[in-house]
Amino acid sequence: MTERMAALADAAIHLVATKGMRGLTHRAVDAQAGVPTGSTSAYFRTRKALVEGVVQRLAELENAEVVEAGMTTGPLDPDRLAEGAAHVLDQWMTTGRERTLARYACLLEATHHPELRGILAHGERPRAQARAVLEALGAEDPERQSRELVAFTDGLLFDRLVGAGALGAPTPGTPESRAELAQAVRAALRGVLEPRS
Amino acid sequence: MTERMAALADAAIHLVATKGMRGLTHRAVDAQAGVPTGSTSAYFRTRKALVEGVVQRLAELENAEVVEAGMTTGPLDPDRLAEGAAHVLDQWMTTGRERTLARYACLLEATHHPELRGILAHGERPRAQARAVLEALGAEDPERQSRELVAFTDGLLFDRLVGAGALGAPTPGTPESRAELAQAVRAALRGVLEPRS
DNA sequence: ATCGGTACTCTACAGCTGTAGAAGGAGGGC
DNA sequence: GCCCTCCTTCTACAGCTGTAGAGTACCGAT
Repeated sequence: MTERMAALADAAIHLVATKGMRGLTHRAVDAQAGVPTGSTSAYFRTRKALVEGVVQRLAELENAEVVEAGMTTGPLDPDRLAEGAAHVLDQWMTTGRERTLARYACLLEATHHPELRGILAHGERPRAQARAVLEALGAEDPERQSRELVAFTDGLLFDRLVGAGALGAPTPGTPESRAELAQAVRAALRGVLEPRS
Repeated sequence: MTERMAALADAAIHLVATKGMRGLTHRAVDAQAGVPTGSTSAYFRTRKALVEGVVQRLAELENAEVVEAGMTTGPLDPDRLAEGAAHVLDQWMTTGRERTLARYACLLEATHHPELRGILAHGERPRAQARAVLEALGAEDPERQSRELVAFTDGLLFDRLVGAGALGAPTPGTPESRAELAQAVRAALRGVLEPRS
């Protein structure tokens, strides 16, 4: 993806996050990116191409992102892992809020546009990471347990993104928020780790 | 909400679920509902009104829904509760798939349209139900734990809706799917119930 | 300097969308 | 009978959207 296209795609992501899929139009992207009218239409000839551009750019950004989540150094401590995961989640709902919102919008879109699914590879990387951790911790069915864990934390993320401040949840970004998040992640981790009944 | 409006709103929900928010236009609703062009525009004069109609209808439908989740009869057994919850979730992703998808779309929409938030009251009822259950089970902080539990199960739901069949998950509606779902819900329940470290 | 190509910009246009108001028609009260 | 009201349908219209193609400026090769 050329630099120009990436810039346009970034503008598009911002639009999707702030105005929804409905706000994603060629001309709106032009305006957002501060380029002459018609540019987006030239680089992404159809709307489908534009949406795919957004999805692809999201994937690119996700791959560029460094996520260590505290699993690299020292012994495997569930509490430290939860702490690390909470940190990542917190980032995704503050600094990376727009990207995260755009991602959810695209996921919903992929529901009725199967061709997006391949590009997006929903949760592929977090899941792999979670699986590695669970394996290391001696989980009996890492495949399934990692899927559960990612689903849980994704739910946490979504809940706080769309219901932000709705019911006494601390505002994201604050240490209290992170602490509560870490506690929730610990709960999720404990839940999936425990021996099955 | 009059019967006519409800019919239009139902058609609108179907459109949102199958085509996304972008497919929600006055004329498309007319066509979907099989009424003369212009009807939707007469009942929901602006697009904002139309979206609010959808959200309101979703709330109406949710309130009309009977959810017992196995918490009414017999002693409180976490396993039976998980079973009941899994059953409800399974329904939401099969019979009620469109409503669930529309709900997620509206939640995302509410992110940049605060006035929708009040009508939608995201997860209010499930959370109240979860809180009651957790209280009965002697949880130490039902308020927070219920929020976690609902977030977890919502994550489960979302994951299976958007990634359906992606990674070896059984197709929704089958007994295997329900069983796996129940297992995941049990994990969530255990996670939030356990005494905090 | 000329040429060919590539990257970018401009413009046209058909179709769709949101919105408002006029037209029609059924039913109920006098 | 007539009229008034409400519900429903029809139509107009300005602005936006997707898409295509023509135009233009830059740049390296010859």
